[in-house]
Amino acid sequence: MTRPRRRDPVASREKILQVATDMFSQKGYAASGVDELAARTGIAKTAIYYHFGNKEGLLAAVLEQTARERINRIEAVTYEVSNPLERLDRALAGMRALVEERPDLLKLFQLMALEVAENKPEVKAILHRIGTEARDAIARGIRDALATDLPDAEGVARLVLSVLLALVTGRSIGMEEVPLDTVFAELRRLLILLVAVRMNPSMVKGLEEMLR
Amino acid sequence: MTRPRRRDPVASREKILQVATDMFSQKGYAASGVDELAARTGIAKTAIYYHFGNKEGLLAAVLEQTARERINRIEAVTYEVSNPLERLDRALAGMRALVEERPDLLKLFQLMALEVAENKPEVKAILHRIGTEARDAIARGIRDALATDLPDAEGVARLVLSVLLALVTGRSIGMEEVPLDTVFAELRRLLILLVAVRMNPSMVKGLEEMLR
DNA sequence: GTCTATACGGCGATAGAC
DNA sequence: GTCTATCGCCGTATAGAC
Repeated sequence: MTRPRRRDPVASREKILQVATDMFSQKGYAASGVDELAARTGIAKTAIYYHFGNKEGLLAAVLEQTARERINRIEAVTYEVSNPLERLDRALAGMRALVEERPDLLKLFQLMALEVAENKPEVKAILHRIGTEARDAIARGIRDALATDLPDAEGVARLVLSVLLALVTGRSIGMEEVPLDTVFAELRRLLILLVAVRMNPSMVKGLEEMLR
Repeated sequence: MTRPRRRDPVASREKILQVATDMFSQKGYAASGVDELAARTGIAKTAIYYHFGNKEGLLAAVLEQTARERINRIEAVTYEVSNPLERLDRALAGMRALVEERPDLLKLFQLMALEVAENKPEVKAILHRIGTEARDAIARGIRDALATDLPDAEGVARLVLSVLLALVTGRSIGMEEVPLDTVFAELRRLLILLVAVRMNPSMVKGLEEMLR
């Protein structure tokens, strides 16, 4: 242990960010007090203001850091195999890992988008960038997985994101009920369907006939 | 105008609920002060506490009222036609109306689910009930629209809900970009696909072959 | 049923020592 | 870079008059 004063500033910054991520994702922005953050980290409130300027700066740092970290990680695992369906399964496994290991991060982005974005333009800009990057990363993953120029891969990516986010929202009101195995099996089936339709649009017309 | 004191209690209740819905959906629960609510309604703070007990009771009332109102309304418009595809389009139109006319309500439910549910069991229970009712209403709509015993209509309904909610979240961070016409055209296509697959599951196997 | 007045704690943020 | 001390504001909630 070091002496109580004069700590390692890098370690302090990291500790603050980690606990702040916890608090923001669990209670939201407004209900998370800097006082409590200071108490839980053991770091004086003024040190927090020294590092991040104000509470909004702290939130910005939390969002930037966690997003960059996670997007990089998921991209990394997708590109280790070459068979199309296998790559698809890799990408899905990466998303599943995110849902299982860090659902708090998915909740955090969503919660901040709804609670804070509308009233703090700077936070909105950050979330917009993160959202766009996430969608494009998924779209790129889909295109590369299939090694074709799939039209509107972004549309498919948007849908995948929607499912992931709704999964977290559902969980927070106790509606998870469906096992993750099932959810991701359905998501996989859905992806295949959407890709197939985009490669052969006339398919849908035929299906409408079936319903008459 | 009536005299300043002794107002109509029913009108007061409604006014409070309406403005509270506004505030909760715009800033979230914690950042919405009873002080500001009193100022904006012109009703004394103590009158608010008289009607709803405390802030949590106010939130509960807001959620209950708006949910019941809206679910009833959407159900009503779906059952006026008999042709399957036409009914499907009716249901989709109802959802679109909700997104266009009252996106604040979709935002409200989602925001309260993420910000409050985890920490207030009573609110969580209300949201769980609302979520279940909404999903079942959509599932019932799908079953009735097709007049068949579609297996796992609930799964389809969950997906539809996911898309609607993500639409609102996307909008709050400035990612709406895609016109609603397009979104609902895709949602319609998606519904048809999912229904077709559930009526003839072997379809997917064939599609996987296409990707190899 | 609605008002005025008030209790009391926690909030974000800053000054100045070391 | 981190501390102690403090400021001023606004939060929820209650007591008692009318």
